[in-house]
Amino acid sequence: MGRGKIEIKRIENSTNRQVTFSKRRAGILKKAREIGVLCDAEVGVVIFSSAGKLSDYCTPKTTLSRILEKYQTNSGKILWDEKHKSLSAEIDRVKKENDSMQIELRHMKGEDLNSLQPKELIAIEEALHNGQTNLRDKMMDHWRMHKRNEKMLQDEHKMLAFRVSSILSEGSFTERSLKAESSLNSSLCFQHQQDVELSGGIRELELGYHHDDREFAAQMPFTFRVQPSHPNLQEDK
Amino acid sequence: MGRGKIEIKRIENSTNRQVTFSKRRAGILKKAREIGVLCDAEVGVVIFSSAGKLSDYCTPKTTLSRILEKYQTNSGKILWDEKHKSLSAEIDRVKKENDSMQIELRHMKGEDLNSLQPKELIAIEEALHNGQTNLRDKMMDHWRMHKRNEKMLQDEHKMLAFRVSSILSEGSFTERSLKAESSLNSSLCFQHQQDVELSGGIRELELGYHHDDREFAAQMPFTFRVQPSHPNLQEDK
DNA sequence: AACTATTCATAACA
DNA sequence: TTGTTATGAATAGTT
Repeated sequence: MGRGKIEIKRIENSTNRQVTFSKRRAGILKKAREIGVLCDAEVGVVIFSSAGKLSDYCTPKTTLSRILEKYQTNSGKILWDEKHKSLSAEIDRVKKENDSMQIELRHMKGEDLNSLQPKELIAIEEALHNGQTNLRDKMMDHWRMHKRNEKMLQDEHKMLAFRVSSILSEGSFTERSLKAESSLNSSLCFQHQQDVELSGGIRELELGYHHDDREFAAQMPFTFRVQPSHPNLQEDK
Repeated sequence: MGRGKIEIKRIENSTNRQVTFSKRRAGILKKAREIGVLCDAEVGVVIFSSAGKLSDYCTPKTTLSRILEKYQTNSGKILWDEKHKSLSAEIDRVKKENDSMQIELRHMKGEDLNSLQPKELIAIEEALHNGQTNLRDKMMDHWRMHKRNEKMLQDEHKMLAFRVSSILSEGSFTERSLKAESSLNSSLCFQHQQDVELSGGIRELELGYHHDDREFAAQMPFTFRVQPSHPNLQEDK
């Protein structure tokens, strides 16, 4: 494409080489730009002249860094130094760990079980079972603490009721405080309730506990609901 | 430079774009090769098609790594630190994902529950419960298949026993085949067993099943062991 | 840098 | 896809 055909070999005349370099470099960069636009491609070009002068081009929508990163993941060829290698290795390691955890988690949720052998299913079942056992213990702690709180509040109520009635029985009361007395007696004197353990869930709603505990009681979990007639859970007690 | 002039803008026809890409890519790579030889230059080219396919070229006397290193020192633009940053960010991201999965997994196993609120405990309990439900379904599938296999084998035995005794009763038998008959009768004629379903787990050990099934039967999982008296499991049937 | 005479790359077509 | 070809582009040698 010129006044004559040329052989593709090093141009010995230095001036000539320099001129040809400039012209052809412009040609390549233009072509790179064009293929990027026409074909929606990502292109990165780096050229050093024999004199060491740098020229480069990169598709506008990206950066050389990103192209090279993509290059690395796509080709498997490694362009970077040791530090990068170790970082990449770290990523691989963590991702692998991630994957296996994801799988385990899925299995614990009863997903993706099709490929598993009976032996593996049994192992998962045991894990779930252990999880439930531990969870139940923890819930029991909560429940006991809740019960204790309830008991304490109840005792406090009793004590208050006692002190109020003591004060009232000293004689100096008005009609208004008389009403208060009867009201207190009906709501606070429940020493006779021997089914406290069983009806706790209902009564504490009436008492108006602090937020967390009331929520807990309202959403009575499976564990306690099935507890009494659950043979498998009882046997590890 | 073809049958007609074209505007430099994205080629909308995808087939056309692909063809043009291939041709122009070849052109650029050729030009890159040529300028390298003619002008003694160092060239690196990386091209990704819109489909993500990678092409690259690098002057033979060097490597992309070296070109890029030279690029950095020469241009002042930094490719690697940016790379470091993105790698580090990736590691952080994956590790964070990892941590949360780890926590979830621990919770599913009933560990590290101390900091949780009742509401959260209940959520975990439900997850465990769902996991068990799904797992149980899957185990049921296995179990049913196992049962079916057993049934088939049993039927086959019956049929064989019948055919053998038919042959024997035709009269022409030696002392050796007589022995065979009695042996077959004692081990194969169990039509009277009405508790097949219940004693299956034991009997198939005697029959010497193929490996997987026997293993499954020997390690009878919790699920089936507790099934009959497990109120919570029965209620979603 | 410009300017051609050529060769080359490639858009459209098969 | 692959090949062919008419045409516009790139560029070697020249000014």
